[in-house]
Amino acid sequence: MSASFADGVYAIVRQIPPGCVITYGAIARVLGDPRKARQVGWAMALTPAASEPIPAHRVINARGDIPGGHASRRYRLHRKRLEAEGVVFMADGRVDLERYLWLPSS
DNA sequence: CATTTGACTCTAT
DNA sequence: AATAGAGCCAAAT
Repeated sequence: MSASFADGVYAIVRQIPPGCVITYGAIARVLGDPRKARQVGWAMALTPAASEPIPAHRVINARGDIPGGHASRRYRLHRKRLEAEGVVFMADGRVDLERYLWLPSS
Protein backbone atom coordinates (compact mmCIF):
# COMPACT_ATOMS: atom_id res chain seq x y z
CA MET A 1 0.00 0.00 0.00
CA SER A 2 1.10 3.53 -0.39
CA ALA A 3 3.06 4.94 2.46
CA SER A 4 3.58 8.37 1.05
CA PHE A 5 3.64 11.19 3.47
CA ALA A 6 1.06 13.01 1.44
CA ASP A 7 -1.35 10.15 1.95
CA GLY A 8 -1.10 10.47 5.69
CA VAL A 9 -1.57 14.18 5.42
CA TYR A 10 -4.65 13.79 3.29
CA ALA A 11 -6.05 11.20 5.66
CA ILE A 12 -5.80 13.62 8.54
CA VAL A 13 -6.87 16.74 6.74
CA ARG A 14 -9.89 14.91 5.42
CA GLN A 15 -10.95 14.24 8.97
CA ILE A 16 -10.79 17.82 10.11
CA PRO A 17 -14.29 18.80 11.20
CA PRO A 18 -15.83 22.04 9.95
CA GLY A 19 -15.01 25.16 11.87
CA CYS A 20 -11.64 23.79 12.85
CA VAL A 21 -8.10 24.22 11.65
CA ILE A 22 -4.81 22.43 12.01
CA THR A 23 -1.21 23.39 11.61
CA TYR A 24 1.43 21.83 9.43
CA GLY A 25 3.50 20.98 12.45
CA ALA A 26 0.56 19.31 14.13
CA ILE A 27 -0.04 17.08 11.15
CA ALA A 28 3.60 16.18 10.87
CA ARG A 29 3.65 15.44 14.55
CA VAL A 30 0.66 13.16 14.34
CA LEU A 31 2.30 11.35 11.47
CA GLY A 32 5.20 10.67 13.75
CA ASP A 33 7.73 13.21 12.52
CA PRO A 34 7.32 16.78 13.68
CA ARG A 35 10.18 17.84 11.43
CA LYS A 36 8.35 16.92 8.31
CA ALA A 37 6.18 20.01 8.55
CA ARG A 38 7.52 21.14 5.18
CA GLN A 39 6.52 17.99 3.48
CA VAL A 40 3.05 18.51 4.82
CA GLY A 41 3.11 21.82 3.02
CA TRP A 42 4.28 20.03 -0.08
CA ALA A 43 1.47 17.56 0.15
CA MET A 44 -1.00 20.37 0.49
CA ALA A 45 0.50 22.29 -2.39
CA LEU A 46 0.07 19.20 -4.48
CA THR A 47 -3.50 18.85 -3.32
CA PRO A 48 -4.96 18.30 -6.77
CA ALA A 49 -8.35 19.58 -7.77
CA ALA A 50 -9.43 15.98 -7.63
CA SER A 51 -8.87 16.16 -3.91
CA GLU A 52 -11.94 18.21 -3.29
CA PRO A 53 -12.82 16.29 -0.12
CA ILE A 54 -9.51 17.53 1.21
CA PRO A 55 -10.19 20.82 3.00
CA ALA A 56 -6.74 22.24 2.51
CA HIS A 57 -8.09 25.58 3.61
CA ARG A 58 -8.18 24.27 7.15
CA VAL A 59 -4.46 23.74 7.15
CA ILE A 60 -2.42 26.69 8.34
CA ASN A 61 1.01 27.33 9.76
CA ALA A 62 2.07 27.32 13.39
CA ARG A 63 1.21 30.98 13.69
CA GLY A 64 -2.35 30.45 12.70
CA ASP A 65 -1.60 32.29 9.53
CA ILE A 66 -1.06 31.39 5.93
CA PRO A 67 2.32 31.55 4.21
CA GLY A 68 2.67 33.64 1.12
CA GLY A 69 1.09 36.72 2.62
CA HIS A 70 -2.48 37.84 3.04
CA ALA A 71 -2.44 39.14 -0.49
CA SER A 72 -2.20 35.63 -1.73
CA ARG A 73 -5.17 34.08 -3.40
CA ARG A 74 -5.16 31.07 -1.18
CA TYR A 75 -5.30 33.24 1.91
CA ARG A 76 -8.51 34.87 0.81
CA LEU A 77 -9.93 31.57 -0.24
CA HIS A 78 -9.03 29.92 3.05
CA ARG A 79 -10.35 32.79 5.05
CA LYS A 80 -13.57 32.91 3.16
CA ARG A 81 -14.17 29.22 3.57
CA LEU A 82 -13.26 29.20 7.23
CA GLU A 83 -15.47 32.15 7.93
CA ALA A 84 -18.23 30.32 6.15
CA GLU A 85 -17.72 27.51 8.63
CA GLY A 86 -17.97 29.82 11.58
CA VAL A 87 -14.30 30.51 12.13
CA VAL A 88 -13.62 34.02 13.30
CA PHE A 89 -10.41 35.67 12.22
CA MET A 90 -8.49 37.98 14.47
CA ALA A 91 -7.67 41.54 13.56
CA ASP A 92 -4.26 40.31 12.50
CA GLY A 93 -5.94 38.17 9.90
CA ARG A 94 -5.00 35.10 11.79
CA VAL A 95 -6.99 32.25 13.25
CA ASP A 96 -7.13 31.73 16.97
CA LEU A 97 -5.26 28.49 17.29
CA GLU A 98 -6.18 28.21 20.91
CA ARG A 99 -9.76 28.13 19.85
CA TYR A 100 -9.90 26.42 16.48
CA LEU A 101 -6.88 24.16 16.45
CA TRP A 102 -8.20 20.67 16.08
CA LEU A 103 -6.24 17.56 16.82
CA PRO A 104 -7.08 14.15 15.35
CA SER A 105 -8.13 11.28 17.56
CA SER A 106 -10.32 13.65 19.46
C1' DC B 1 22.26 11.24 -10.52
C1' DA B 2 22.93 16.27 -8.60
C1' DT B 3 20.81 20.57 -7.75
C1' DT B 4 16.99 23.46 -6.57
C1' DT B 5 13.01 24.58 -4.23
C1' DG B 6 9.19 24.83 -1.14
C1' DA B 7 1.80 26.18 1.72
C1' DC B 8 7.48 24.85 7.83
C1' DT B 9 9.40 25.51 12.40
C1' DC B 10 12.81 26.55 15.81
C1' DT B 11 16.71 28.94 17.68
C1' DA B 12 19.94 32.43 17.81
C1' DT B 13 21.51 37.19 16.97
C1' DA C 1 10.42 42.84 18.19
C1' DA C 2 12.44 41.73 13.78
C1' DT C 3 15.68 39.31 10.87
C1' DA C 4 18.74 35.53 9.74
C1' DG C 5 20.29 31.01 9.77
C1' DA C 6 19.93 26.10 10.31
C1' DG C 7 17.50 21.62 10.21
C1' DC C 8 14.95 18.30 7.62
C1' DC C 9 12.74 15.79 3.81
C1' DA C 10 10.38 14.87 -0.48
C1' DA C 11 9.20 16.07 -5.26
C1' DA C 12 10.50 18.55 -9.44
C1' DT C 13 13.82 19.73 -13.08
